[in-house]
Amino acid sequence: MPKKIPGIRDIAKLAGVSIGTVDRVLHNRGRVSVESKKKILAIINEVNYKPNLLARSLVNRKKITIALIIPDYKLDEYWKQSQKGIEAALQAWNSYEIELLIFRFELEDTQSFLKATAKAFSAYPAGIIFVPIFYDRGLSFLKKCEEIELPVVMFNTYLPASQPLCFIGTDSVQSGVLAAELMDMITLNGSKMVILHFDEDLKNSAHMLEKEKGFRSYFSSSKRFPDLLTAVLNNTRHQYQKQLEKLFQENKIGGVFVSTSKAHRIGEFLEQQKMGGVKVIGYDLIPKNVELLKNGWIHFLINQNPRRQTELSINTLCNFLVNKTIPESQILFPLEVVTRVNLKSYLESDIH
Amino acid sequence: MPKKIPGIRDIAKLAGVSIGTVDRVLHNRGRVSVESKKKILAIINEVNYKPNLLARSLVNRKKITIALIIPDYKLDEYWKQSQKGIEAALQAWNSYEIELLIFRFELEDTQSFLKATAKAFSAYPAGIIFVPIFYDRGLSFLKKCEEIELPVVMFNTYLPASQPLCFIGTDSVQSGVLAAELMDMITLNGSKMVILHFDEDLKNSAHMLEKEKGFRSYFSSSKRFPDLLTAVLNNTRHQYQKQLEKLFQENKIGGVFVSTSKAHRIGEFLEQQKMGGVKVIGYDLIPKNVELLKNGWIHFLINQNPRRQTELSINTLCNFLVNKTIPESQILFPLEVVTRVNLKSYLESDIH
DNA sequence: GTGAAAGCGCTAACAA
DNA sequence: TTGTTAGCGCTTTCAC
Repeated sequence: MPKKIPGIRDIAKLAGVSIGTVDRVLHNRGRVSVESKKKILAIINEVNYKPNLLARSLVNRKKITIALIIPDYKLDEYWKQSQKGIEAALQAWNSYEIELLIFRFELEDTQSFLKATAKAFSAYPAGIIFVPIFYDRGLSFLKKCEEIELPVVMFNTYLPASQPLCFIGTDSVQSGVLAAELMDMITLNGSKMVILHFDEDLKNSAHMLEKEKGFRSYFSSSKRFPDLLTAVLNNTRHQYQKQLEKLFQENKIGGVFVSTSKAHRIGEFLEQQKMGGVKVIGYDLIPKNVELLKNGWIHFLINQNPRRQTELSINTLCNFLVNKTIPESQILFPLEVVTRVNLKSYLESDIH
Repeated sequence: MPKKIPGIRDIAKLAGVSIGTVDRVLHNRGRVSVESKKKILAIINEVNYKPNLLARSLVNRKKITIALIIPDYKLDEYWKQSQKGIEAALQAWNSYEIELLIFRFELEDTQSFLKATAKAFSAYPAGIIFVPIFYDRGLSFLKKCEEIELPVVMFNTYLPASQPLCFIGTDSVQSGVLAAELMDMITLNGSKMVILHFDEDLKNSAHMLEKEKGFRSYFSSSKRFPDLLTAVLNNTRHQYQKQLEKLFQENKIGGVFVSTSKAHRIGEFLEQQKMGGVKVIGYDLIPKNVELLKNGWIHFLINQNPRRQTELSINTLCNFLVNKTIPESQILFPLEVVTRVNLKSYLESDIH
């Protein structure tokens, strides 16, 4: 059955009106008699008309400017990965006139975040994508966007009690549960475990506390009740090294869960001290972690996939602005478990 | 700098020729003087001209028919999942006139495969996507396609020594290595392990032997040398149950690796026999496996993601036919590790 | 060897 | 309230 796909002029003909009228009801910009409208809608429904998005985009060729507000990647391997996601997304939309403005801020500098948002604002973008590292500032920025009805895609970090167009990221609590489950599987009964945060990050976001919460909650509902310590490490190498030495001297620790992408600091420490037998679970495929995973000083990495998160954030906003596709309010990524063996398949894959 | 994206008429103007001539060199369909061609190419290069794919697709509105040859999903949960991938891909291409013909064959019936390929052929598709479950038949079918220069995307099962447009799937050997690594992590030293194949599947494909190979290779290069048994189970419930009873009576087995999506058969058996403590690793998120993973009778599932494989296969072929995008010759999926805890994130995610 | 012109499906401005 | 028309960037036909 080579049934021709109905176009706007087909329904115009069927309804006995002109394409202009059909177009008016499609975009309900009024000035159509009630009966015409009814008839046209009926026919649209009947023949299951779907507008041709190609043609639509071709004629709507106004430039769309969007702003992306993310941490500076220069010194941060995690955010460096998002760069590839940006490129992939731009590639996908390169037949559309999308102008992507990127505003970067320093991960530990609230002022620079404020500056970035201000700059983004003054560029009058049609939509904004941002990473709300700083709780308060993020929330008030979101509010400001809402006021002028600017669509916002938020990613990576969840901001409770906010209502952006869409949140894209992982479930931090659940990722902590996962870490605990894995730890449970690979450590011996009776091992002490420690949850490690790094100071610099801790003050910035609720992320890490949620991960800890998840980690603890796993064991509170399991048959096993290991000793669970929490330690907050200082950011400077000299200091956290000392802290670690003390920690490991005073406790017989079988497993370490690092709440950020800095598991490599622990892996390095263990390697230096030649302390085999301690299981390490952390986050993200940044080069140093990858190296230690390969060498067996880190055992599992949970991949938060900043590349795909960034890519999907841009795609989602573009789809909304260009095709009026309304996204799910939350898009959660699967919690990816990376080991020494499947590491390569993750590093080489462009799919995930 | 609001630099206008150059279009075909811009380069025509710059080169002092008409757009017709520019188009002729773009698609080098000759009848252009050497100097015109040189000049135009130079300008294209200089201004970095990229054709607008929207406009191109809009004018090239001929219907494209593609054939998809896959196992029947009615009785097979694994293949049932591919259905969603088909829908997602069709959705993505719904502004293009893509006609997707689906030919299904029975998983254990070579004849039905032959019938499906014959039917697909006689529909004169512009491209073919197929799953080469049957080694010989698959290979000769591929050859036939090559002869008439029909582009072929092959997925799920790898066919050595073949050269399709693209293969999409996972690395079976490596997935076996991964299973072994996980097994190594969660079983005690001294445990015997068994690699289980199911008869019905074994004769069809090289898959399972590759998985076994990978599994064994892990231990042959590790510090641990556990007893590794291999067993081929019969397909009927009554028979494999007996085989399992015997197997577990005669051996103290600590871990079971099932080379297909039928780990649930082992999980059920263990549950019935109340044999806790045996670790089970298998493939795929089919409902029965999911249930047993939740209940702790299966410990890891490696997700081969038939939904995404199907979706990506269709997208890849369409992109080739519509936009002439030449894909990588192999697109390998990451090896996804699914546990009780991250299961939900996989089941609910539309991303992977 | 080249250019002019029609038209892909749709939007929007304008005329009636 | 409705119809007509130009044109988005490109391909293709046809006449020169």
